Amino acid sequence: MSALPLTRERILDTALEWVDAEGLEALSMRKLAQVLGVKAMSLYNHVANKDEIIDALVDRVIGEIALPDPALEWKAAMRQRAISAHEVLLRHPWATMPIVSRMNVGPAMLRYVDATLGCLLGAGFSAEMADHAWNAIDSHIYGFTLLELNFPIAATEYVSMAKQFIHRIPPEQYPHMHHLTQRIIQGDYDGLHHFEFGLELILNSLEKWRGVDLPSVGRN
Amino acid sequence: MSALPLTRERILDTALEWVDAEGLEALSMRKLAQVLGVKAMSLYNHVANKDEIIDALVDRVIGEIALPDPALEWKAAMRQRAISAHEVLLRHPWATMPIVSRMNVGPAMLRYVDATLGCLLGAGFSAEMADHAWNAIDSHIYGFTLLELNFPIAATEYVSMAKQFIHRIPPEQYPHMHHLTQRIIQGDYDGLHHFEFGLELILNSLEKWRGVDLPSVGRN
DNA sequence: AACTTAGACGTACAGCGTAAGTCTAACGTA
DNA sequence: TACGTTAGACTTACGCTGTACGTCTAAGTT
Repeated sequence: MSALPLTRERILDTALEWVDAEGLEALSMRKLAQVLGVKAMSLYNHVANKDEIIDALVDRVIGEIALPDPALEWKAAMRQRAISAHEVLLRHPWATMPIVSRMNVGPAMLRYVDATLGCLLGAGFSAEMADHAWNAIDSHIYGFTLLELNFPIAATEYVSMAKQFIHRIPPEQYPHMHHLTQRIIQGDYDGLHHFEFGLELILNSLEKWRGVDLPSVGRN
Repeated sequence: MSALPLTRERILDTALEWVDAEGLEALSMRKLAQVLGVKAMSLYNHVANKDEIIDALVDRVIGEIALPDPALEWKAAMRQRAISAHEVLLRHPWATMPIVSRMNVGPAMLRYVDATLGCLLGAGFSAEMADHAWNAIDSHIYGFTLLELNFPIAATEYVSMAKQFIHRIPPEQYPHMHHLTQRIIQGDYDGLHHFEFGLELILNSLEKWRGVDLPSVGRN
């Protein structure tokens, strides 16, 4: 297929293209080797194993996320960072699952977390509060994105999909879901969720925790 | 192994025990059959395929979540529901991933979503706002739980784990992460996140959306 | 007594990650 | 130029996966 020398870089480039196009579960050492014009075991001269490939791909994706801009007010900076993360995760739909289900300690990930903590500390949050705030925002980023990606419906097909599913939702058994589905069919509601809605709920509530440090922060 | 007749019920019971103990990736048709004292292909007389087993297991887990109590004020009801969901997901650590990465339309799931929407509608949220509120809360439930489960450290081992990892976090490169890790090592901070912290951020901010209906809810 | 059927079983296939060993071509040094 | 080393692609093999397909047995029905 190609006379180029096989390198770790070339393997990762090709793997990223492949998973962006075909999904993570479609990535196998044999197929990846085939795309590179090589046999499976040759890959092991350049990478330790498949897990190392996935770890490296995840860190590349994390590296695409815009770090919070220190010039911005904290809320604007966190909003921008969260929106960037959401966009990146939609661009690489396979990536969110390995991010939340594996230990990721690549350089891009460490840089990303450190910059986020730094932004919150600079805004007057205590170290513990910054940690909690960061965790709350990231829970939203990953949770929202996973629910969004799982919804296997493009916006334009939503109405026809609702028509197809409504007979599985008898109104006497599931009155509220039935009603919501009806509104979608009738065009009164597009049924789309908005990442920034939940994000603003969190950012607005965080405001009052600046400069505060509670002993028992979970049970306020 | 057993003279009991093989039934769908018995297969699902055994599968649930198995994945609770060994994890979802350890579930294979051959192993499951072996535990049941039977050969793999016999399972196919009672279930269509492995995916159907997983779908059924997920719906059982969803069925364990307490529905919002109509007698409670909306915020208390949603808090109780979310906490129950979080507890159930920790009890079945394998379950969150298939919940967020597959289409789940089992009866328990439909009942669960309908009851949640009903609670929010009864509290004065519009249909669209109820949908958005439910989505924001569930994003937190699944996102937080996945991050929590991914953190491969029991609370008691946190300090020793921090000591082990701190040399990978040079202070000149990652000053804030280094500082946070130091605080954990010195016992000034336990490093544990709290589900209810983010939950209260969301619930408190939702309050002001009761009875309101915005045309463009994502960009306020 | 003959027929039907439920359900367990055996075999087989195409795929997976990767351990282990082999072969070839390029390179450094004498 | 000749020899020794080595990087790196190769082949083979093992145990695992889900499941399509066909068979065989025992119980139930007519």
